[in-house]
Amino acid sequence: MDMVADLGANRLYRAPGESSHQQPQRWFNTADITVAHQSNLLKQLNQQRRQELFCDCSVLVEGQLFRAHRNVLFASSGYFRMLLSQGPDGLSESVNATFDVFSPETFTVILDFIYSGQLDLSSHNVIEVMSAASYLQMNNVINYCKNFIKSSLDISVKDEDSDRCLSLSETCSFTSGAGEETSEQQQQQGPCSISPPPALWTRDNSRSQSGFLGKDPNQEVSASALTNPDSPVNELSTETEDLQDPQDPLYTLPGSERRRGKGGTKRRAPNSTRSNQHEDLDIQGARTQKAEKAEELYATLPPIVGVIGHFTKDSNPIMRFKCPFCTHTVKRKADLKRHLRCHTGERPYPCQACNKRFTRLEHLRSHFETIHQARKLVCRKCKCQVTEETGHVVCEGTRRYRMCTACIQEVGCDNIPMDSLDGPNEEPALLLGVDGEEEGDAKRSWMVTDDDDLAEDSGADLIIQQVDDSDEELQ
DNA sequence: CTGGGGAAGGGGCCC
DNA sequence: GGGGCCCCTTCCCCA
Repeated sequence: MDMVADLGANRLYRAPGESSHQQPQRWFNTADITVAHQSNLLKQLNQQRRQELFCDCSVLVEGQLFRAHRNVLFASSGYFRMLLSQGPDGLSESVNATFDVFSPETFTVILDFIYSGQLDLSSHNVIEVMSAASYLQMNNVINYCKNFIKSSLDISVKDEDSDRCLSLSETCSFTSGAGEETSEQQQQQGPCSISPPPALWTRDNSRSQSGFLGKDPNQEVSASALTNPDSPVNELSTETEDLQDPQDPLYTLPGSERRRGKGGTKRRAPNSTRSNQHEDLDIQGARTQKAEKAEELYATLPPIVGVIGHFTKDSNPIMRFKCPFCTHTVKRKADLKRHLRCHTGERPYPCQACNKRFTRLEHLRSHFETIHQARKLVCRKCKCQVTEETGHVVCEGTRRYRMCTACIQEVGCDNIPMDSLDGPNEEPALLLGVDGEEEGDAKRSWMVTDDDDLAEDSGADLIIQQVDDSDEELQ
């Protein structure tokens, strides 16, 4: 045999009929052969699907019937893999699947991708395609969607002024190898490493908006959620952090890359230079655009996908709501809305004292009481319990904490830089310049007060203000 | 290097 | 649906 099908290696083989001692007349590059063969095979399968030849699987999406090949679906989707391998019908009979959790238009995009490697994404459908891909456990599609979003954000921020960007409103299509990649490929690919090369993007403004928009968020579903722990989707729970800019104070990195604590908050030098001001403007501009993009994401977010988590003893299904960005499900829509903030980076609750932002009001309140109001009745130095009478409040910048009388005497008031004590009647937020706490810090790094109830006497009340980022940053 | 503590973030669930 | 509480985990700082 002169030719060996070694599809994985890029090798040269003689054409059939040529002996080894003959001068080769033609050489074949197997990489080219492989690509051509795969392309041809895919075209054939796609033709068969369109002609409904050998289709042994019916997929009903909101009443619209799609015919496909079971083996192709099996190879492309973790969901179908599980469905087809666990189905009661076995492998000999045709299989039906019904979906109401995404639209026929969305499934068309998915199915076209499966059979052609072309993923038609637009700003209108990317979220719902990603949601559907998450449901169908198609890791590669999820990655493409995330990169589409990421690229759109990056391009828009960088190039908006020069109008060279590919607008989000335009439709793009990714070209990819068909089918699901291996896990190894996916790891190599990673959400950051497969930014779609712009050259591969083709504009197609003809595609209409599709999908979830306008659908009933409380719609029932007929397909149960698959909670396969081995599902590749489960590996993606934190990957949407790609949507966030690590340099952006508005955004935090979910999971392990979160910035927390004192060391995590970037502090500006007291003397802000002109270049710093320029940087501030740049950061604010980027922050504004990020916030706008988050708003855009919210605007295009599909109604929450309901899935059936499990059944009660009475065999009543318990509906859960699935996050379109990860595999997390919650019982209540409100909880999902709260959860979504960890993906969008939205932090609507700024601390008036230190400008730090929080995703939840209770976190802001807790932060404010702990950091700025010295509500903890514990001596910071010796950790002993103090009362409001014995616990003197020490102010360090906008930070306030309590020390017991003994520790105050031990340290000595002389060693604590005393301020003019006109501060207690000012609330921390008022001590600050617009740029943050450092101005206040420089002026009054330490203060000791005998206020027993700082909240009342100092006026350090928590002012809850929900800030519209875009408006705030433009000021 | 390690363990403890503080602060922050997130989920579940009750009101 | 929002607010709030409780609990747990994670991260960072510091001794």
